[in-house]
Amino acid sequence: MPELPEAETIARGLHSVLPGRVIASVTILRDDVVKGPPRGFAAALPGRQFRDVGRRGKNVVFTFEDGSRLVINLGMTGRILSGANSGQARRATHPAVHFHLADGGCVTYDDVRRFGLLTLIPRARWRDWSRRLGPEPLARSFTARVLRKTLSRSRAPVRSLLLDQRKIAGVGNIYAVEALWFARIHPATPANVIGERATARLHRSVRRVLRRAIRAGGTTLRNYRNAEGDVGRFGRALHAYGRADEPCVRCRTSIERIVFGGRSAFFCPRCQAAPR
DNA sequence: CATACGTCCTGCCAGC
DNA sequence: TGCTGGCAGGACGTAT
Repeated sequence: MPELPEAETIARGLHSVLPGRVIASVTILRDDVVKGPPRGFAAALPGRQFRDVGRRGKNVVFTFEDGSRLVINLGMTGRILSGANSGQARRATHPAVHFHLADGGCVTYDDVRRFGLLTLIPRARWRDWSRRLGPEPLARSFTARVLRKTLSRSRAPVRSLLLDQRKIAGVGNIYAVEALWFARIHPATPANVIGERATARLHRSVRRVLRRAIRAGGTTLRNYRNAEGDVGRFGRALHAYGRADEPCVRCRTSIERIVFGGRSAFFCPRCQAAPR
């Protein structure tokens, strides 16, 4: 997805227009993005009033007046396009679900690859759902000590660990790679050999990268758009991700690309020494 | 329990 | 010009 900064940007945009408004009807154009029987999904929503739009990890979370929730995981190419005030979301290229509002607006879930998933969570099941995810990296309670404890329990490559949503919620490949570049840690380093000082650097780097990306409205590589249909501006600020064969801005050494865990990692072979 | 890998799906781009 | 292979922000299920 769209990682934490992109979900945050989308949620903020929708939070400014949706609370107080009511769903009139739901049209499902693509059954496979909905969790459970599509008919039940579409039938459950009409009449519910939005109370809040927020985020948990990479998920955009809509909370209704009765405490039930609609959770949207955007997969690789999901977008939530707001036509809440214009009546229709114009930029949808692959609409999958329309949420028609009682006052005439419409919010569209759009997804080229359809890896995204829309799930309804009853009020009573929210705690359990949320508990499956790790801590929020931007929360005050996510300290360097918390990160150190997580790292110490795993021999997996640190990049893989950062991507594990049960360990830390919201970090994806772009920001994991960027944070490791800032912290000068090789992506394949076994998590439990990272020392206290390096852990402190990584902790600071993860939070800094996520905050800066939120400030820039996220990163658009291809598909990502915020709720208003705009691209994110953080792409220009990437130092390692997607920059194979370009000079590291710290030391001019060529950035390298390696693949493990089925995904690309980018790093500076000089600044980020290989583990041994 | 932890870790590794294949799979879902479509579109784009480089190279031949 | 057209085809093929590789690659893409994620996460789930299964095997080991």
